[in-house]
Amino acid sequence: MARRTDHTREELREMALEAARRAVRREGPAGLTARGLASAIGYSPGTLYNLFADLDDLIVHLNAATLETLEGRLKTALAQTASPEASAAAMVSAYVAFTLEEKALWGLLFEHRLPPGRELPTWYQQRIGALLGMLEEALRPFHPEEASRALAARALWCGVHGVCSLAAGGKLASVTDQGAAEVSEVLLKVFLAGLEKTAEGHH
Amino acid sequence: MARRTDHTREELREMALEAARRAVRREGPAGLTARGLASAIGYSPGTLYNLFADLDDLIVHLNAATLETLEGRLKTALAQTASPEASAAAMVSAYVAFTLEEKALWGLLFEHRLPPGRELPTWYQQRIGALLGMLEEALRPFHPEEASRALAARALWCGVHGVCSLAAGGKLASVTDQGAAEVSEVLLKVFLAGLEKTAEGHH
DNA sequence: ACCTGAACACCGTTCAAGT
DNA sequence: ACCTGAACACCGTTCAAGT
Repeated sequence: MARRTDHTREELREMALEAARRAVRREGPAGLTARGLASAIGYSPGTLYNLFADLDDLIVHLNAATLETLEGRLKTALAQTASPEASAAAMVSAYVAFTLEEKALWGLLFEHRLPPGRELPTWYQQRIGALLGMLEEALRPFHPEEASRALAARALWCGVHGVCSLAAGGKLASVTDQGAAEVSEVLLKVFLAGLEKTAEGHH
Repeated sequence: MARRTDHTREELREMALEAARRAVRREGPAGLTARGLASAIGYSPGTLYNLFADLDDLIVHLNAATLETLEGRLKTALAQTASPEASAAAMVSAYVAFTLEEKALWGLLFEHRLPPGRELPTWYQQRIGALLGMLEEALRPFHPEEASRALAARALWCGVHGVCSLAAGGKLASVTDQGAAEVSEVLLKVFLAGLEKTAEGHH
């Protein structure tokens, strides 16, 4: 039975994304199925393919929303930080906290692999670039030299990503008995100390 | 037609694992299917379940072999290193090289999530522990203090893991135009500098 | 003892047919 | 214009029946 008046196309897309979010939170990525989503929003499987190209397309849009939430958390964390020196620590700790809170959604965001030959949309990469820009800025007090700061920020972000990746996958416990917050704090502290030492060398 | 004389049970298991390796290398984790594997070794799907409990069990055994290869590479890299100071760099670079060479198998090893409630075998964790022990030893020149060296080694390994995870998933390019070798080198160098600075502080 | 292959309960995706 | 639901081509896994 056609119900085209019940919901606008945009409402339907939101409903599908919310159902997907719930499924991933509850059962992990494997719980996200076209048939399950369709039944969760009260439509037939075919309707999903009217809203999204396919499941991968739906996942990309779900990931966009997750990325937006993550951006918001990081901005809030930065805004509540008084000293510039504490900015990097605040960002890292907000990032790790978000990962632990939303293990499955975070995993979908950063570990979902598109089928070969399919590219991530450009806005996706731009948003990640914006996040990295924030971290780069936060590293300014520790690494004044413009030229190499970008690479340093990116290396640090990759490192924190590794801690989060292991934590989200439940594998951090095979590495250490410390939690993600502690490990990332050590990584950050030692890295920042290293940046300062390098900076001294340039004086 | 039963062919119980053609191959021993152990041979069959090896054949299945080799077919799985080939499938993962060529098509990624999604290419690893019970039906495909069975046909690749010339047996029916049911036979696979005589050799392994299920696909997850097969994957765990495939990962064990991958881990063994990785261990070998790291030991070789260490053996060819003259100075203790260069050991950590040699290990990191061998680790990254292996990841880039075997992106898909590496991804299966470190990013395959077992269904909830299922644990990794203990020998799995012991082997990872051994690798971490090697890295910990390599950090000795940079971080003489026994107590916190273990955590430092683990934090560094998580960091390098992050670079590898992004590189293996094809996502490092959205972060930086540098390759995994360059990023991990920066991460290592800054981290080691940070360790030395911390050590000086303790004198 | 080992192996088969049909069977069961699922998938993602498409598309003619309906409203 | 939108939605359905059957259909197609796949899955993982089990298990009675064969050798």
